[in-house]
Amino acid sequence: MGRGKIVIRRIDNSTSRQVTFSKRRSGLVKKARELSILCDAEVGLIVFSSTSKLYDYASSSMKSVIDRYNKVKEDHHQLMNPASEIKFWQREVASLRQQVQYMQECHRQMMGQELSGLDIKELGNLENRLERSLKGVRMKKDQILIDEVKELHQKGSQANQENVELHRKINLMRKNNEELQKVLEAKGRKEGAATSNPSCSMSYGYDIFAPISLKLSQPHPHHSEPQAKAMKLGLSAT
Amino acid sequence: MGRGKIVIRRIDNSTSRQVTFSKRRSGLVKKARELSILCDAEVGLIVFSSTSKLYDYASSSMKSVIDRYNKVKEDHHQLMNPASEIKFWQREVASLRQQVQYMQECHRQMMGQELSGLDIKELGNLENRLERSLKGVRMKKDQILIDEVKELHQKGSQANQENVELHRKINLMRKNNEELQKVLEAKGRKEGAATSNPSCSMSYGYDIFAPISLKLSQPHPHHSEPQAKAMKLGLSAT
DNA sequence: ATCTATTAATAAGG
DNA sequence: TCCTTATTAATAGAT
Repeated sequence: MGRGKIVIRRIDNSTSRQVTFSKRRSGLVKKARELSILCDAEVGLIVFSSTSKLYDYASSSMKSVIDRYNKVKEDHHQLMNPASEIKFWQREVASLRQQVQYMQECHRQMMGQELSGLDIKELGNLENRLERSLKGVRMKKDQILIDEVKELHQKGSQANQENVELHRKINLMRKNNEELQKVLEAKGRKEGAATSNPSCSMSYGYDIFAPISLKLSQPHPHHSEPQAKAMKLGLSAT
Repeated sequence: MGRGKIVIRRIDNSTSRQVTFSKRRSGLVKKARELSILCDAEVGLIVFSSTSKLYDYASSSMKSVIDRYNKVKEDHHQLMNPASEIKFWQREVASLRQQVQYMQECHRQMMGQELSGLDIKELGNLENRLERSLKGVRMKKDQILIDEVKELHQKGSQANQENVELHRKINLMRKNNEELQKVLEAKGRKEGAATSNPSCSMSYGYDIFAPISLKLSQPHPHHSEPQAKAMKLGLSAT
């Protein structure tokens, strides 16, 4: 329908393409409108140009057309239509908001704020709940401290045991050393005092006869403050 | 473009209308397709027949076209498209659910449950908060009781005052009565003892000389229990 | 934009 | 729905 026949394929010339787009787009919209009027149909047309510009036509309104379209599609696929899905999530939100509000009120009351609107009975209940909570919290706290003390005791006794073991070993070594020295001295006396013989015991670099201080490894390197507290408390483990 | 020119208005003849619908619809779809191919455009076409049958064409996919359409409209008019509106409400729900979960955890901790996962420092904080709460609750409770006692004292003294007033009136009436009786007796002695004269004082129906018991009106007819408690507490109102 | 030769769409009818 | 065809409408290409 023009000066020449054309094949339906992308128009390479950008200007021609734009011109054709403009003409055919308006023709399409015109035909869409005619269809809707002539045949009592609801028509929606959406066109994006290659430059992403939007053109649309709807015999009623695009929202109506799209909603109707989605409704039909949804009926086919047992899917919720967006409107009712939105409603669903809105109800969910309303319900959660109510819950949050209630919880906030409850929380504030537990925090001892906004106590107006409560009668003595309710305040008594709250007091009891808080007392029970406090009791629970203190029990838990004590339990943690007790456990920690227990652990410390365990580590302490373990370290002590190690210490005893080490002492024993050191004593053995000392005796061994003494005997070796005696042997050496005897040998030296036999071979004469030509070569100097520094005592092997000196090579240790520290006094093995000094009392060994008990050093417990820290049970938890992190958050040392509670540890400190635990050390000060005279709680007996078990 | 047919055997005759037509005016664009609803075709009354149902059969003609359906025939025209069919022809023009396919023509419209053809032109829509041509436009999309020739001009590299994204085209979506939705048509509902007068009998509500859906016909559609989309150069890509209808979802893509509608989403793109909604995106543009939303950007232009700050209006949400159904899909993103659903997403919005879903995000809202997710956020609220998270809040609820956090609050539930917090609440359970305040209730002294699920205390595992808290270290001593945190437990100490919780303990302090609960103590403060408890203090607040108790203060509020005491305040209510104090206020109630105050009110009761007020009502009591008011009743007492009324009582005194009533006593005074009764005394006055008694004196009045006695005087009347005296007058009557004098009159009787003068006129002779022919007619019987029952004492007017008897018509009262109760002994006006008996001590009057103090009866305070109940300050609050509802929830009498706190009242009972309040009465037992020896709190002085200011 | 406007023109217009030409093709495409389609109304009416079967 | 399809075919036919007269006729109108759309539009390609040029201006």
